[in-house]
Amino acid sequence: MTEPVETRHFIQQMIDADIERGQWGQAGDRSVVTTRFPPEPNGFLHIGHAKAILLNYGLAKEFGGKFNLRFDDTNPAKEEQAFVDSIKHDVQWLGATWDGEVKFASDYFEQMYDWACELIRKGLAYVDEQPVDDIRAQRGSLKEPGKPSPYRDRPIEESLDLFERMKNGEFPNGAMVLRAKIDMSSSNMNLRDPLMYRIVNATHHRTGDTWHIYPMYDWAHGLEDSIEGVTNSLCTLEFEDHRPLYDWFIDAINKDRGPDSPWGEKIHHPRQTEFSRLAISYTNMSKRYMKQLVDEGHVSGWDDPRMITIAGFRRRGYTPKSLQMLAEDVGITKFNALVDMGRVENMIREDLNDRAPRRMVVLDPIKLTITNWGEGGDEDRVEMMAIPNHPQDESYGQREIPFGKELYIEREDFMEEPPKKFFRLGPGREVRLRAGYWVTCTDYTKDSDGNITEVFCTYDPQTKGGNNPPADAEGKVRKVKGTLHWVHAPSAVDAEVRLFDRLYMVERPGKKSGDHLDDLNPDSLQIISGAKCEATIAERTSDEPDWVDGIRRFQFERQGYFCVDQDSTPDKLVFNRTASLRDSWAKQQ
RNA sequence: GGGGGAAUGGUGUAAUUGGUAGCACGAGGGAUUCUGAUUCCCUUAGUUCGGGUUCAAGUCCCGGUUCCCCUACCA
Repeated sequence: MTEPVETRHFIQQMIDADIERGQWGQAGDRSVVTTRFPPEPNGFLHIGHAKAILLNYGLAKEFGGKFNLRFDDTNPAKEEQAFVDSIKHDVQWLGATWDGEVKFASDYFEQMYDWACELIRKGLAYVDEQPVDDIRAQRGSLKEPGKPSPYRDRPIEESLDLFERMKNGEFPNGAMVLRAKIDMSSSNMNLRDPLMYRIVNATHHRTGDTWHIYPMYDWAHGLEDSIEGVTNSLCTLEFEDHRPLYDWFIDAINKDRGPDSPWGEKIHHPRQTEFSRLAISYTNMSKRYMKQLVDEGHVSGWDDPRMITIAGFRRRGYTPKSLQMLAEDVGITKFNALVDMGRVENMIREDLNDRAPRRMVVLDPIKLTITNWGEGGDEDRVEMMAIPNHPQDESYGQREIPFGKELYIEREDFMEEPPKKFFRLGPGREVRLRAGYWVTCTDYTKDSDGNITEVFCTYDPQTKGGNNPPADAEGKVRKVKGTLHWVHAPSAVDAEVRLFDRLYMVERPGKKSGDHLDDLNPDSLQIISGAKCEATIAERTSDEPDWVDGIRRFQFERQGYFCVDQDSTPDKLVFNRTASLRDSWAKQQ
């Protein structure tokens, strides 16, 4: 067999080449690599952001460089401190640690203002006093060139004066803007004299009322990167058209700069590279869609376990590791891929299968009574049964659970008239109760609606612990096809269990229907109030791992992976189903 | 009637930069199993199309097709 070779994606290869060539300094020095995650603090992070965070953090870590968390807080009208806090929390939870202090674009407003003045002085920017609509009309269209503003060639001193007064708050919103003087006939719309500053008379969450002008994204972003010494400014595909502008602004500042220049030395010029954003079937990454789901009450909030926000995944029980695995799995390319939601589910199954301690919980209980238990004596007898906490990992140890006359089993594990391939309980059939005894169904009762109310069985005392009975006279050992989970009724603890399904019924919500709300899955949430748990689950036990986020997670045997919800209290346990187990029986049906 | 990107099994990705198209997931089959889980084994199926260069093309050249993005005082 061939050795597994480490393959490097196109961004890694590009950085390798840059390092080798000495693009950022001394050739071979890997530690210069600096990346950043630049969220706008105007909402919650989603799984798509996780890909970007992990890419940037991963690169910095791999090369021994730096990773910055920088808030792009250039629009006071939309941004809030609360989002800053939630974003920091999410980034940390994902396992990405940023270098030094958290950074803010607003820390650089003064520097950006100075550079803007420099561009005006160099004749590369001007104040435009036209109303929005006029500017828009003059921009032209995709196929027609734009027309220059009448203010385009106004004297430098005039622009300088107006710009300063814009800054000082002398004008109302929309009165005028600062524009770069580039090319009104460019086939790239971004180059048709883009706006650099607009007037926004609003209170900023960090700078308060200091500023009355705020920089636009294209002007600000590259400068922020430059100031921080970012080498690789990574962003998504839709910014490819912006790269010429990103470069133009830095080049404009560097124009006529150099040793002995009155403007000063040249500033650092980062490299912008674009990769495709993450898209997942049966979801939508649109912030607008997500906000609508929350605002209109289709979900309980931004952290609803059905949401694809990082907070939603966390509450659902996903681990940081599972999201890291996903990011690794989908890779980095420029191809607009659609990742199957099934892959996301497989990642958390893979992680939790390795790590989650097992428990027995009956979600939809029916009573099972063992009629020959305590025959001729003690019907209340309880036997303690040892059961492994993890079948593949002995280090998890084992626990003892009670077994007695009255138990609960899963409603779907009994059928009155079972088909041949049904390996579970039915009249006259024998099954193993996991780590308990083998039982044979002798009778059952129904209510007037035909629902099974109770199942009666006899047990075989020779199968204690769930072990096979001894061989008969001919040396043959009796066999059972099915093993059921169960809970001892008298000691069972009640719990609420929330089962989640996909939020949307179609691969691309809103694509065909036109409205994503029409594609919502009406059965995406099912709340079970009377689940029966083995008593060991009520409080944390020593076999439970130390999850980095402190959230308790389990596999409920034969059911799936579950975590303790934040709504859970000692008096009322609440579990969320993170993912079901794969179920080849259900698939057969 | 403009500009910028991208196309490899069902899905997501590799291919030492011109030299055996590989990996993972899924799907199908089998083995093991005190979870119809896990684990293990086998099978399945691919270079967007048409030309060209070459001993040799996923890779280079020419032409076509399809998909995504771009006309916010948002980022």
